[in-house]
Amino acid sequence: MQSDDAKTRRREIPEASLRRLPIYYRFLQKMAVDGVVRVSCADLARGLGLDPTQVRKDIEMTGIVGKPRFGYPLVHLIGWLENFLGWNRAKSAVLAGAGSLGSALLGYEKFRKHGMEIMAVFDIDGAKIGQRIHGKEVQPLGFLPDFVRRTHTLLGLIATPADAAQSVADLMVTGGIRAIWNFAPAHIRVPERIILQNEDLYHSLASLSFKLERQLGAPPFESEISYAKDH
Amino acid sequence: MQSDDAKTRRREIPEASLRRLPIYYRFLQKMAVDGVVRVSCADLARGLGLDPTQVRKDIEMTGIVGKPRFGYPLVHLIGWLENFLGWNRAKSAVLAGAGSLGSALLGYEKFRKHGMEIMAVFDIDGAKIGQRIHGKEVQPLGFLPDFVRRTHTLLGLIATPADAAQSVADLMVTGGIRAIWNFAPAHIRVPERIILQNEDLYHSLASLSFKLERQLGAPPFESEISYAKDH
DNA sequence: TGCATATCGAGAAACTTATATCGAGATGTT
DNA sequence: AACATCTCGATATAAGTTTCTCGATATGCA
Repeated sequence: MQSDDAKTRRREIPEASLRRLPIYYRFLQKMAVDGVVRVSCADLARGLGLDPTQVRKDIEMTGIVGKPRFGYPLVHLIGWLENFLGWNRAKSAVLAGAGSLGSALLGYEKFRKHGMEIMAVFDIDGAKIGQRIHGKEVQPLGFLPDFVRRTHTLLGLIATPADAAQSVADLMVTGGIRAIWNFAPAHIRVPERIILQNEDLYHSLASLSFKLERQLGAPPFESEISYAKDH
Repeated sequence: MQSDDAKTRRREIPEASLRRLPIYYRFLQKMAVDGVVRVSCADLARGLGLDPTQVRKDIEMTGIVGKPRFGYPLVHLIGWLENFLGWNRAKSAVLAGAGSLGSALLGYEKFRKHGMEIMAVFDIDGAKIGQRIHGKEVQPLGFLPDFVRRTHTLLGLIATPADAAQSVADLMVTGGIRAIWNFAPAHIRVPERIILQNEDLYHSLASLSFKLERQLGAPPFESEISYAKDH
């Protein structure tokens, strides 16, 4: 809002670009393992089958400056992206819901490498409370707000059944959480200031299902087999 | 004319609208349980905390026609959405990867109510093959293409580790799959004709992490990351 | 050294999606 | 029966995103 230079450009990056950065990030890491030391946007585009202009735009959005005819030093670009996304700074999180999805999330070791650490798990089911899942003891859901408050936890993950999601979100907000990552198939409402990210499978399923039916209904596709944006 | 209009409009619905339809759908079902018999776009918007204009636009996109001053008959609208999304027509699916995520997906009873039925599970791990998960016996991954071919399976779910995702996708394509729902944190490439839906947690995590850090305030460091360039 | 070329960076154009506005028609009320 | 009002549907405007184009510059090579 204040100015337009590189410092604040970070704040104006399109959501779509933001979501593509991990794709580049992973590809860069793979290249690093292969011993590559420099990379151009065109290299990325070729390797990933994406549009070169889009790749350049996305990278440019992060504020890093490359050199014409050279590209970017690979390791430096990786570090830049990590820093840009905040993946090199730990953020604590709590998880609500110790069912199969919650357990799977708890087991994701890699989250820690991406700046997120799940500090505690909560559930309302008496049978689950006290159990240990991936080394974390399941605590009563009622303890959540106080835990969040005491430890200044920033992020809350919701992996409960749909009908519990709103009340769990409310608990998190009560405790002073800053962002919610909602895996429950439910539309939840939170105060404006809370960052909310929905991971609703049924949103995707709707899109997928519709497209699939449309394709099936349409004339049974031209038999040319061409790879997307790959030429 | 009406139906022709509606049919063509079906093909032009924005992705964003498509992904919001399940939100309306669920809210409508809740209303139906409460005995409501008619609903207006404004009702939906109010109940969900969304913009009324957007709701109307989305509903309109599906081609249903409402009545001024009345809205839509609730049950009829629910049925219309189900039909529009194809949730009332069963589509068979296969799952690759019987780890924690794969198991969780297998356990989602509700998928069937949304038109998707997972018919078989495949894994490459000898220890898992033969085990039963949620009533399905895990089969060797190599059997996948033939299974897909024999049963004309439309949809493939990938819940493998990242490094296996591309080869599994290739297997599915070989078998003649029409759409892939990819849960592995990997960028996979498929022929143009294949519908691909990525459910990459790290895309979301990037967005969430960035927003969280931005909200927390001061960019940790700005200009000192300008790589000292040797000549 | 000087030229050809790959690559970045920025701005413009095209396209998509979201928001605002307005007219028409159905309903409920007086 | 007439009127006020609510709600849809369509059009217009704005905002956001992607794609295209072009100039500038560093590098590699002759």
